[in-house]
Amino acid sequence: MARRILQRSFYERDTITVARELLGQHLVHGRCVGRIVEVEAYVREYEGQLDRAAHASRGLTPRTRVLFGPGGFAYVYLIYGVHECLNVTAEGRGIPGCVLVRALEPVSGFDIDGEERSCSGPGKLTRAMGITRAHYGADLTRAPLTVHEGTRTEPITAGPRIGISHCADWPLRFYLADNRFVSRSPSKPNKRNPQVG
DNA sequence: TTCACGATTAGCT
DNA sequence: GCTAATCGTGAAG
Repeated sequence: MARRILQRSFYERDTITVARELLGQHLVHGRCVGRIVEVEAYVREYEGQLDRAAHASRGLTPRTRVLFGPGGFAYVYLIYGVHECLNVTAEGRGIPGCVLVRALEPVSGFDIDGEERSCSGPGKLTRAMGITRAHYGADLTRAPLTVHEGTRTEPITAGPRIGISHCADWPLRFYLADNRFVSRSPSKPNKRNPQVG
């Protein structure tokens, strides 16, 4: 386990590029290692439209401060008063792109007590890896929370982001389609994610 | 200060 | 398919 840590230059690129290229890389915290198999991109704008689903779309606030800084830092927030979600900042200072890590394929360090899909969901993987809001603003090029070079041979599938009401049809969710650790099967149409076309 | 609501999950019908 | 749980955030008063 001497894989190279992804450096600042990896993160300080277009958010969608960073999102796609995070697939297959290894998220490391302490002894826990998980292979990233599902992410979502949250951008400033997409095809000329503001991304109103992104927390940063309301501007710089105490919570979103880290999004406006350099790429390669952790943005962790509490959702529904219950779960913590991990994002990786992208782009450079002043451009608030980030990538939500939605699912991991466990590699090592997890107590697999019959719960092999314990990292299949954004709230589940933070709990399994011990990532909390205490990691808000953590530099991902330094221990204890880092992303290491991994491998990917599978093709990338794009689809609508999950659980949002704005910009619900934008294809900014990226995942490895046949990987059983992805949080959900390809989305079927529903109230929040209506069929388009 | 108050208040509506959310990038989810587990558990139930 | 539906909903409770649970609380920080940000906008409004």
